[in-house]
Amino acid sequence: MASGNISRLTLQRLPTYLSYLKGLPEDGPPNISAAAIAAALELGEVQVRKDLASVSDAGKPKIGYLISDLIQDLEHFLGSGVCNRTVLVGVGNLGLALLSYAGFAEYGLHIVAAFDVNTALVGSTVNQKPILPVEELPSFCREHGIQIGVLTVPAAAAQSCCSALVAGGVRAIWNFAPVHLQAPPGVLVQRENMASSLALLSYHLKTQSITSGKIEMNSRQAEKEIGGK
Amino acid sequence: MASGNISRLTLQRLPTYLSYLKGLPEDGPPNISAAAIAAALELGEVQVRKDLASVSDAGKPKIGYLISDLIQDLEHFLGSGVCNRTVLVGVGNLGLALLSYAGFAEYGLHIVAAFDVNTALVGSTVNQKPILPVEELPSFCREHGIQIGVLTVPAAAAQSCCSALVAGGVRAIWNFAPVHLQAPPGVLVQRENMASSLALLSYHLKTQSITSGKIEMNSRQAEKEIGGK
DNA sequence: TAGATTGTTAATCGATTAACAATC
DNA sequence: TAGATTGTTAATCGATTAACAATC
Repeated sequence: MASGNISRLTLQRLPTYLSYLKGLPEDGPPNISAAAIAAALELGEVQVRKDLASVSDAGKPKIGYLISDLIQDLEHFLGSGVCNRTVLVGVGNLGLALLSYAGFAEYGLHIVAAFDVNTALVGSTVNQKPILPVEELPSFCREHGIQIGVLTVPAAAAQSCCSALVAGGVRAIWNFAPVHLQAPPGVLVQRENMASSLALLSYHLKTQSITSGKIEMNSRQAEKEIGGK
Repeated sequence: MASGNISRLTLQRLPTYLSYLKGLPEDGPPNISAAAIAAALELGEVQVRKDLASVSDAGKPKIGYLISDLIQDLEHFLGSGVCNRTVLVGVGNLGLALLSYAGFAEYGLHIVAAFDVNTALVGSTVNQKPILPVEELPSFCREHGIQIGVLTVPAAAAQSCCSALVAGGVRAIWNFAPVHLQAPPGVLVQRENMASSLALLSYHLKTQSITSGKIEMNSRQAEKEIGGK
């Protein structure tokens, strides 16, 4: 369990390992090899070993990984049981969807309140979470020690809401609005960039339809098509 | 406008440039420099020039980029005006939110129908889009030449829905379910991995609180903290 | 022309993969 | 012990950045 320096991309893969392992049948074998994990997740097997070695020592030569230990180590590293107090800003369709989603608690995200400019919404609750006026955002964050802010507001409102969160002492922001946000050093803004994802899908369709018009693409080309896997 | 080989990461940044440029004031100067764009989006300015050069020749030494030309070139490359016929599978909270979101059309994503297993939902419409039984998914895709499938189903249902889309000839899948999906070569599965994003946020909070317990992190450290920007 | 700004070629950096050593 | 599988060190690959050449 070295855990010294972990790369950003490794960190992003860890939850995938964890959820894959948790989905394994209860009555299956207690061990699993890096090769098996790699095949299931379509990753390189050396990469799997390296990723896992950075947070766990559950791997034993000839045996593989003891699944239960590996799950425990991944959960420990990813902060299972940690409670990150969270607010959500912007109770539109997407905000409502995220407010209603129960699965975030597993990852330590506990939404304690939502905020909106719409006075018609203020005062009601969604999924037992109160909707408060956005003016109270900084003071609420300060008073409740809020650690994460989720932004599901329109692009035009995002920067000011981000600043309000920062003013309230929030140091981690999950931004679903389609804009780049400025925040001081020490505050992490993680952007969920839907447009980027769509660009990849759309480019894939465009380039593949051109290619397949001439000759069907083989699997080698398909993999290498855009920067490789 | 070289457009020969474009890297995956460049492709992902292009929509950000486009939306930033479109948000610029109408009555502002007609030109902008790479340095100005880089500062606004917190990117390297060489990176901005390289990215833009791969899809546009709107840059002129001493002048910068003619904004209107640059927008046109970006739109053209990203396939503005293209209509990718899309279905959405899984009309839960998230599915509803995405169905109701009008902004996707700008990126060529046109949802023509939604599918669900819940017979109570089947027959109704959301945002003028009919909800159909999931059994009809492959035939509907085949008959309507569906190009993109959006998966907002629970993890347990995702692989079979993915296979149904593939059976219907869909070659681009946007997966919001928290599982890795298997698809044949030539079919792109783009996963929107919320758990990965949460892992980054949560790790940031964990490591920063440890550090700041001893000594406040400076901005240099903050940037380098996890694999650099 | 001189200066500012773009585009490109070479160097660096980070992540992945291949080769190998360690070990149960 | 021999063999399978892990972990690590070195090589490769891709993306970013620095240095420079081109040009309006």
